[in-house]
Amino acid sequence: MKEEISYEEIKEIFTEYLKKHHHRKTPERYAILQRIYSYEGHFNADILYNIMQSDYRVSLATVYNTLELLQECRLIIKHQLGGQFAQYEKAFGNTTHHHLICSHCGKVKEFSDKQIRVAIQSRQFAHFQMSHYSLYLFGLCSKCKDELKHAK
Amino acid sequence: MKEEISYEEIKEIFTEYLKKHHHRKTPERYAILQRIYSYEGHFNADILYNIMQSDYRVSLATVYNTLELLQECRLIIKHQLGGQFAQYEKAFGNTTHHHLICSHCGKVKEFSDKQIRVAIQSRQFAHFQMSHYSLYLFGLCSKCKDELKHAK
DNA sequence: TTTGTTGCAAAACGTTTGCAGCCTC
DNA sequence: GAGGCTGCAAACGTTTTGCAACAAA
Repeated sequence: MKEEISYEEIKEIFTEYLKKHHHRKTPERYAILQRIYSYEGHFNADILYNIMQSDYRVSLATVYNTLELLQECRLIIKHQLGGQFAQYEKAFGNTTHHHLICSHCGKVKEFSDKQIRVAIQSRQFAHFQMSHYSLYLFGLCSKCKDELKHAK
Repeated sequence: MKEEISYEEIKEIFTEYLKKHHHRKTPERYAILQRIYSYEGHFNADILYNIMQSDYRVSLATVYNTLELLQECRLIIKHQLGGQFAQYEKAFGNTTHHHLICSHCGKVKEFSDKQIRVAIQSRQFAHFQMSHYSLYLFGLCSKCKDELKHAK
């Protein structure tokens, strides 16, 4: 169900953003974007840094710097789910989805719900211009629920 | 529209929780709960610690410890909105509400929406037992929108 | 040539932890 | 009396920052 978007298109969006904001188009920035583009699922700065290490030399500071830029141009979404590292995920070619977070083991799953999506997206505000949103549902996954039940 | 809940009732809930989990009912814990109860709006560990300093001596470590307990028994909700400090808010006597966050100035506002609330709360999952949820809408508040417009 | 960006390392910062003494239970 | 809890300070771990060298514009 996800639209196929090529790396070239993503790169174009990033280039436009950099140009508009008078930032430089450095090879490091594109290298990082490319690794994110080909990574599946949530990641954090450290995971990304380690992936890079194997075939492209960048500093952690540059990774953070680039994540910041990508977030500003809405190519990635940042989640702060309480773990130590901030989590990121691609924001292109993904269908809108929401997050189930187990309060016990911390595992994150995704789900989609048209009714919820429509309810949120159709909401208008007089003094607020929405750009995107995050919905987190907290609770117990079935595994932890069983564990806690047996522990009693 | 918010139901009036007295401190005595809150205290009772906390006491039950502590008893059930074999935690001790220390004066520090109740002192912290009481300050949270009488504080309006979002707060963080540091704000709370400073409020305490004026009339009750507790360490920051105890503040964090107690916030953790209060979160476990669902008397407060923790938000990690990307600022440096984690934010908390009371979870009792509050109508369910959602958050508008300005991506530019970081200001947080609350709003309620029945349609959204119902859509989320009526959702059932086969392998997940929901306990609570957080919805964050990101965008620009009217003030920042104007500022950015004029800056062009 | 100008100046934004990089890598490196050190610093910053909120939060957690270790420990001795205290106080619920 | 036993052991969970407190205060204190030091440690932790992620993120940010300062700075000199570099390279995009």
